Amino acid sequence: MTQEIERRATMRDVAARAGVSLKTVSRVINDEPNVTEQTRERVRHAVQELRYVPDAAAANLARIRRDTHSIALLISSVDNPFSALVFKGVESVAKGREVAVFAASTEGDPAVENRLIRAFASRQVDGFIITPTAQDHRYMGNLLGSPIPMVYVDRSPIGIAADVITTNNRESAMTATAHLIKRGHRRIGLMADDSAIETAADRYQGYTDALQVAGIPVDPSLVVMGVGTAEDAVVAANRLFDHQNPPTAVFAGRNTASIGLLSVLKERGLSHRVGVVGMDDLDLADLVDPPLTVMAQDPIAIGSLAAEKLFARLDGDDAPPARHVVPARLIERGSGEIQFKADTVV
Amino acid sequence: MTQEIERRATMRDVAARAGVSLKTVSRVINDEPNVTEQTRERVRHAVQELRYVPDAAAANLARIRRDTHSIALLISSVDNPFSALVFKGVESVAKGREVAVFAASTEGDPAVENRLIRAFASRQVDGFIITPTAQDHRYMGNLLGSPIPMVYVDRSPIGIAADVITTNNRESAMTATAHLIKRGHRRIGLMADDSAIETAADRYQGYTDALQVAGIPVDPSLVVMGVGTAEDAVVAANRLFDHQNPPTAVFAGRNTASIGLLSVLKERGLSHRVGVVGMDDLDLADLVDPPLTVMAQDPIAIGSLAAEKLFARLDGDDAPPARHVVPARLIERGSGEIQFKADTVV
DNA sequence: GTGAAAGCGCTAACAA
DNA sequence: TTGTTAGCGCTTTCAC
Repeated sequence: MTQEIERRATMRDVAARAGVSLKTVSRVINDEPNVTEQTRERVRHAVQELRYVPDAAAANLARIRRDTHSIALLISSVDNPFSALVFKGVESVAKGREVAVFAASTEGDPAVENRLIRAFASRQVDGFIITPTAQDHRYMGNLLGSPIPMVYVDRSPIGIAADVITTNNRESAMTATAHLIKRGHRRIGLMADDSAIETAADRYQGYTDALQVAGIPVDPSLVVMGVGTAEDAVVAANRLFDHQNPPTAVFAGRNTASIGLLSVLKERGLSHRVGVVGMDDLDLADLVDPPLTVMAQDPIAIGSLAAEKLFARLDGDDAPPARHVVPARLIERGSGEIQFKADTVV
Repeated sequence: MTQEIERRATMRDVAARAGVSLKTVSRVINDEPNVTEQTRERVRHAVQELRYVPDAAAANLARIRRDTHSIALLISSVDNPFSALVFKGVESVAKGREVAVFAASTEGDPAVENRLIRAFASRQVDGFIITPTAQDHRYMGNLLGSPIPMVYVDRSPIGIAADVITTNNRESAMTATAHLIKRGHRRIGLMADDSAIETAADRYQGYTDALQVAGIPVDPSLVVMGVGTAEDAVVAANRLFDHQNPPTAVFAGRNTASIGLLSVLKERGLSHRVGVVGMDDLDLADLVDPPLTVMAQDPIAIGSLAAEKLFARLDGDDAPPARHVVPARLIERGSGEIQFKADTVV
């Protein structure tokens, strides 16, 4: 008496059930020609009965041209709206090609990034879209012996040439800062991420560019770098406004920076007196008081461009690595149009 | 003259390079005993040189106990903050077990849900965490011949018994509505998702429960269902306030509903006159004017509980399917505490 | 402590 | 039109 062990049906089971050979089932599953409609139907029936689901891994192992129809997406954190929209952009392009997107968060930690890349490589993804952490990426070049296509997003990898999709960070920061200068502000604060992160460094550059053009010296005491979370931003903003000669306007160089900054301004009753431009749009930006002026990146476009570039590479595109810039645009809503008044000093 | 074709190194290559057998390499890779430290070192060296990365799929195919250390997460949309935080909760638990989480969006479409489930099953994920779309899920019971562990999140599947992690939707809606009633409101609007979706139906129930307790008849003209996106919510809110006898307060039964509602109220200058409680917290909720009172779910807890339950199942837990409720809590910020005044009528 | 042989579920090349 | 054989990269069993 054979104990029937409960297990998923295999192609062999289907073949037995349908009374045909393994290969015939394979042909039906893969929509290959040279099977009569009649046997095809018999096979399909057996598939139904046994609830057979093909094993993609085994199929891929046997296939000569290996591609798993899956790509990996490494973002900094799933709960960052910017990353979420990049994901959405990638997903929309991938769906059209029936490619699965496997996303995971690095939390900005190079060690996590490393672990994830190996894990995904081991699962034979066809390519990577990566928001790189602040580390040297030279090791990526021949991480796997044979090169695997990678497109970088948001930031450039350090030390290697690769396709990159980013925003015009420096120009955006310059535009934002100049926008505040135009309203008469001369003491303009900056809150941005760690300067080891390219985007933050670029935004710092753009900020100083704008000041320089206007002939305003950079006051280091008005600049707070290393602002990652909204909590960091609260600390940073409090520091700026505890200053004996505080800023009359601030450029918040991250979505989280905007959030922290706005809450501090509100707490201090400064919301309508301090000019604010934030980097990155936010869901409720036009509903806060005053509505938040932002330099809005286009994360969906960034994600979909990255996916398109990656698929092009997978299709054989061997042009030299290129940098694609998706410009941000200024959305004036109010907070950035607050005029400087001499009595703004707190 | 053999043309060296560029390909990823295999375990065989490593074995040859190290001058040992296949099996010895396997032992080293998998940290199995019975290898001298010396040969172990030789193997590790070869791994380095060849940049060998094991093929997880092949390993898994050969292994007797099949588990891929990966789970699938189906959410409605990656760019919904609620879903993003569920993802975060799942990821945090999975990371501790070194399990990869593969997330994808169903966009609320049953056909997409089907396709994704088959795709992931074909990739041999160990289990599923699913935000079910509004369809009959009986087919899931034996979708794969052998059952694969599934935990449902946010909503119950239709027609099958399974583990579910949800919020106390009905009670939450009741609490929210009662909160508004306490402020004197008797004409209270409701905006919620399609009533085919369990959460929306439950919230509708809770809303009517609260009215009934207060002896207020339900006015169908104050209820708009089918509000999915923020755009839907704008239309819905306009409809409510074009009403000849409009509501003096509204319960927005979704994060997107809150967003659309707030923008309409602002546009109409009603922000400080109409009481609002929203379901789901939002990043800037305390910075809008007035700050938004919400029934805040705990999506991170929902996600991590779902992951824990799934892993328990994978570890052999065979208790009957259970429903776990993560209560939402009321956060009073202002918009929900606006008192009814007789002259509120628009 | 180490290795040879078989086989996981499937596709590829070729034979019938 | 259909089937047979070999083998993908790995683990398992069992022999040495």
